[in-house]
Amino acid sequence: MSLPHAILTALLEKPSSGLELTRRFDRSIGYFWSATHQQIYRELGKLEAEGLIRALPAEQPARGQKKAYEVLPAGREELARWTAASQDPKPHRDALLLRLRAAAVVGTEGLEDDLRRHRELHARQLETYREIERRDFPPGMGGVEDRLRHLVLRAGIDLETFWTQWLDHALAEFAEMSEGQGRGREG
Amino acid sequence: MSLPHAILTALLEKPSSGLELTRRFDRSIGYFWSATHQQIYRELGKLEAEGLIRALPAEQPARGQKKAYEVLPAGREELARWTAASQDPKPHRDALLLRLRAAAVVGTEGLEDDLRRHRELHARQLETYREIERRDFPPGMGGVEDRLRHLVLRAGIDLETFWTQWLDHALAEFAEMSEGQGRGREG
DNA sequence: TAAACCATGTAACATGTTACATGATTTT
DNA sequence: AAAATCATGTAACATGTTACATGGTTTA
Repeated sequence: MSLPHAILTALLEKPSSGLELTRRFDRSIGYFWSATHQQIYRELGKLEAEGLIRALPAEQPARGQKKAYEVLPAGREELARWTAASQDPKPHRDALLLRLRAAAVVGTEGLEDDLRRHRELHARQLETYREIERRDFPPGMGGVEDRLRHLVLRAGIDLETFWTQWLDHALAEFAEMSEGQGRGREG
Repeated sequence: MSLPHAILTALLEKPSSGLELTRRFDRSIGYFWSATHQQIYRELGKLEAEGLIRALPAEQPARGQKKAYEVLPAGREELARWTAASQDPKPHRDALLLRLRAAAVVGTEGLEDDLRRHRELHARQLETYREIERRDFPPGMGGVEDRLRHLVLRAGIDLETFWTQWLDHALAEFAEMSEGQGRGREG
């Protein structure tokens, strides 16, 4: 039940059309709550029907047909309520860890290449986050809003750092395992 | 498309009934791929229909009606194929980070208590993982299978460590923010 | 004027969640 | 014999994914 609230947050930050929201979900919000354009349009329809947002009267009505939405007071209230409400953390799902566990049963054939690829993807994402940090959060601190957003970004940076390191560790283990293979396990 | 493969892995580790699988998903596998008993029964039905698993002929047929399943060769092959196939990492979803971002817009009212609660839950999960490590992975290393499983457990331990630390950091920031409130931002 | 892209959507399906149903066994 | 628990399920719904549809606008 978080997609509507992700959209409300994005719209409060800046009123947008469906496509603009989609773009922003590909960049910032989507880093921790992804959504496709189909989900976004469906949800915009629901939020409008519920009276939480409304379409802004188009300034150039007939042009690209772009429809921008803004949050109504009821929407802001709903978001504030949701933000403050206690929620249990959902168990994470990670297919890569599942594949390692499966590999313990069916063998590691073909897995190593994909671990290396994932390592590079995480390293690249880490670089992206660091650029955002350099650009949007220079050393001299901003206000409360900026500090909260920086906190979120730090989580992203630290998580990607963790994954690159863990994958390095996993790859080192793989190297050791294939090295020691066939020589018994008491080395 | 990972639940069937999670089930195949669990069944290869040990043939089980639906309820036994549910229990194991609550403990080990579910730490990185959760599932409810409804999902498990539905998926067991599909896997059986596809010929990847089969119900073991009951030893005490009329007793508790427990139905145990085992993996057929086709199922093992499918799991090996899936494990080796290259897959892109799915973007993570984290409602707590979303709430922090929302709080930057609608205010932090009520959030701090839940951060504290999450911190405790993560600390408790970390303790659980460490107990499993002490019990199942004593210093003297085992074979390749054990090292792979230990690698997965280490990811869990390090992730929970990260979250407890990050939440400590977040709570410290919260304390500072409310302290500095109203005194301007050039501290 | 054809191809590419912008912008908004529909439809069908897969997966995940919540609430309830059924009958057997064990405990009180 | 009533209540609790075990074990397997069904039904309805919410959410997420994939493929396609439509019409306008820009670029080649």
